[in-house]
Amino acid sequence: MLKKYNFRAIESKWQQKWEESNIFKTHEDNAKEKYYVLEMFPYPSGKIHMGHVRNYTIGDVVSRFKVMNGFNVLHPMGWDAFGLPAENAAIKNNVRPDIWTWAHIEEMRGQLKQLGLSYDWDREVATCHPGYYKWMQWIFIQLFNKGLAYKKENPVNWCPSCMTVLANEQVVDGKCERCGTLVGKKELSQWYFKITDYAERLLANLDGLPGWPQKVKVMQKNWIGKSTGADVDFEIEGFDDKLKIFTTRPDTLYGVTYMVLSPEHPYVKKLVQGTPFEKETLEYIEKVQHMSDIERTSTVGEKTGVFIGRHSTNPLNGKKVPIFISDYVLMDYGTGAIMAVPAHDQRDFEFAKKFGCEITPVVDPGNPDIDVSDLKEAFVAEGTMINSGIIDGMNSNEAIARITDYLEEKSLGARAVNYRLRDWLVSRQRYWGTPIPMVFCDSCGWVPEKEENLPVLLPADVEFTGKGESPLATSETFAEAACPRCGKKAVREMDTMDTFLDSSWYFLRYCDARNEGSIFDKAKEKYWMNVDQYIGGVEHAILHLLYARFFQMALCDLGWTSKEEPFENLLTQGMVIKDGKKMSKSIGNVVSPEEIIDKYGADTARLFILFASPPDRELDWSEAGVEGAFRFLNRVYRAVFDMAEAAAGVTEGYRLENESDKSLAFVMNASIKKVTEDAGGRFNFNTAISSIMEFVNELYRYKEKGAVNKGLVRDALNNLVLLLAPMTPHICEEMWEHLGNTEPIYRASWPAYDEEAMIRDEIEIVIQLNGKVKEKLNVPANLEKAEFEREVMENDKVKLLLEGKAVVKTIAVPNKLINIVTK
RNA sequence: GCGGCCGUGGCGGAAUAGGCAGACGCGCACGUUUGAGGGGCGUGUGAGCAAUCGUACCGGUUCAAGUCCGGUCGGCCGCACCA
Repeated sequence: MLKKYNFRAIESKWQQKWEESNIFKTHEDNAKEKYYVLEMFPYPSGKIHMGHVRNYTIGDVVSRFKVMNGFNVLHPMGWDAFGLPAENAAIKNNVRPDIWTWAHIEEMRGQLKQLGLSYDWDREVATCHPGYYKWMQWIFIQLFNKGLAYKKENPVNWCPSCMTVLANEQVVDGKCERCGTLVGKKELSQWYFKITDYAERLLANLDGLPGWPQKVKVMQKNWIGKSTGADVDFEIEGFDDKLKIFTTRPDTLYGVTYMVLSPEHPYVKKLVQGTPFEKETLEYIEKVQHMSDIERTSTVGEKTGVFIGRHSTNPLNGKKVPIFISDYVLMDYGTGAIMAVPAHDQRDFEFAKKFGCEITPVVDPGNPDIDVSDLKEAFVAEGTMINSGIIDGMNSNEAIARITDYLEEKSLGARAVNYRLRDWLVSRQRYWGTPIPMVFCDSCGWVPEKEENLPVLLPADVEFTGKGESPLATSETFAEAACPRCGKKAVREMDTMDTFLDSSWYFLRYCDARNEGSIFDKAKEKYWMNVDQYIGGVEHAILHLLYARFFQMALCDLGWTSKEEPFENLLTQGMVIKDGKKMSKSIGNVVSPEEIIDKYGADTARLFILFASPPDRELDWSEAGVEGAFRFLNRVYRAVFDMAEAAAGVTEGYRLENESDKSLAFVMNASIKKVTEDAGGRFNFNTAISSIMEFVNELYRYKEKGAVNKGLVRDALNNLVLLLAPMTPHICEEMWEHLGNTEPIYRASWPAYDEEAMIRDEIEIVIQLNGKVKEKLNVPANLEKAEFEREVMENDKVKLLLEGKAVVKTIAVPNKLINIVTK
């Protein structure tokens, strides 16, 4: 060990040693308790950014900490390698997507290794590798066979720039999530997964995930969007079929003054055919169809629609009400039709005001400030039923059940539940993704490819024009197939899978990443799963985590996974920002990890990231803070270098000889305790580090006093290095070696703390007078409450404080404070 | 609009179960070491001359409130015509 901290030499030395000894390799070991720590795998863009550094540093500390605590840790890494950028590069620069991607993976793997991350690289997966996507295709087929994958003609979200279909989730503010282009609609035949079949379980299981942030659970809950209510059948005058609507407010049924169908509702065209209303209705439908979602939603508050010349009958009171169509009623939610109660629904209220519909109040707010006969806005809260026949006078919440019972009795309706969650559109008109392993046969329809023929490989003979159809269609050979069922000539599916599918099960594949005969060995899955700690950005709170939960659940139903939910604990790390803003090229405030590592080393970068902020909060990048972290590592290094000699060769134990010894032993043990709790439990590495800093400060004080209890110094130095090891592994390996240890610190045991050393003879306590701090006092530690109180009350300082005052009562908290209430 | 999170020194942040507000670090100031610079080591650092006052603001509960309750203001995030 050199006198000066040479991070470059140290970091490359130890990275090389780790690599040579393959120290991070893991295998199943039933004798040990397992721990699976997983960080969200990156898209191989080619360069890591600070978000990656933070994510993977946190995961690495957890992993190393668990290893030192005796766990058999699985800590893998891989690549979410399919996706658009590779294909765009192919179009723009004429590079093959596979070559582009593999080169980027190579580059990024090197950068991750420079950070000293403890991954078992033998388990590395890349979703674009045939050995991986073979099993992706296998899963697709399992889901298809179970009836969870189906093809449907539908108007879909279409990004004219990416030339592909997008899932609802990938349309943000009516724009393409990736390129920001306005998304339009297109009629296409697409593959869907029936995630709606799992809506209830995906929702119900959230309660069983105490290790997830409340925020994420709420976001998922809202996304699934469960609504309970009733379906009600309305008759349409002069039309045979009944009109079914869904409502969450059956109590307001007497207040219905008109009906609204979605413009896409299948009844609409039949209802206006040959009537004077046909022309205007069709024109409206036409107009709505050509609107993108952004245009449709930007008109919030200003309702549009047309009366279609028909009337419907209220099943409860026989009242005839007009039927409209309007784009505020969505075809893909509920039944695509609603009963309108303008008095008690704000959207209906706005529509009624604009179109001059009747507004009949049926719920009395019981508030003199609200005039129900002249509402200024819809009254949506609970109240007392009025104008409502059999439920008059009843509380509106109670009336919901009463009316629903009545509807069911009379066969006019039934209880119903609806979810906002839609089925998942999984096909993409793209090349760089997993080919959908389906074959279309004129006689047999859609048939899955035979398992022994998997993987269906991506063809190499394709053209990237960036226009129109899927590039797979330009391959001469790809489309040709024999029907897996009847053997006749058939055609392959040309679309590929949404890349969200690839990332919905990678955590399972890590359990047995090189298995060629099966998706994974069930015993291995059983040993490693669940993921004990999942760490990643909150931007994946909804989509990725919901899809992954769905996959896990479906595979569980198929008998493949041992548990329904994959992630036991979830940590959503905060963003790395600079000067209060998100790092971005356009603002020009991006800090590159490469530069920081080059200037200060990986250990400093890791330490600063861990120290600057707790992991789930935003982290404001500060160059001065990085320098502080670097300075601290130098200080530690110096302390170890300067004091190691004094402690060298000492094997026997030691006794605490004086106050300096006691003080150092106290701080050392308190620090071990603090770091153990903070790093192991709540992942607050910032406070763990601050306590190590206090430990180091105490060590310098000890040195300054010239104290040399060799055994104590030896323990202090070793413990200091052990405590820091998960966070700054390179420098710690170096110091550990210098202290005469022969085994790598990676495999060393986490230090235990000695409660005895933390017992103090005297403790400083606080004297409060009426809750205000007045005096501090040293008293013997660990007194019984009565004794403690007597000790304090008999003290001269306290007596002086209380002179001339009448004590009403005293509250004594031993070892902490005493509060004296006086008059 | 609905839902969630959060407001603490000049700055990042601490206070984990209601019990000394401001740990630790940054910055700043001073001392010391050094030929100088840098670096190291050390001391001080919420406001106020003080009594005291201080955790966005107003009120409440309590012996005791940054922490619990009600309200106001401000910020961030998610969803958003979901019947």
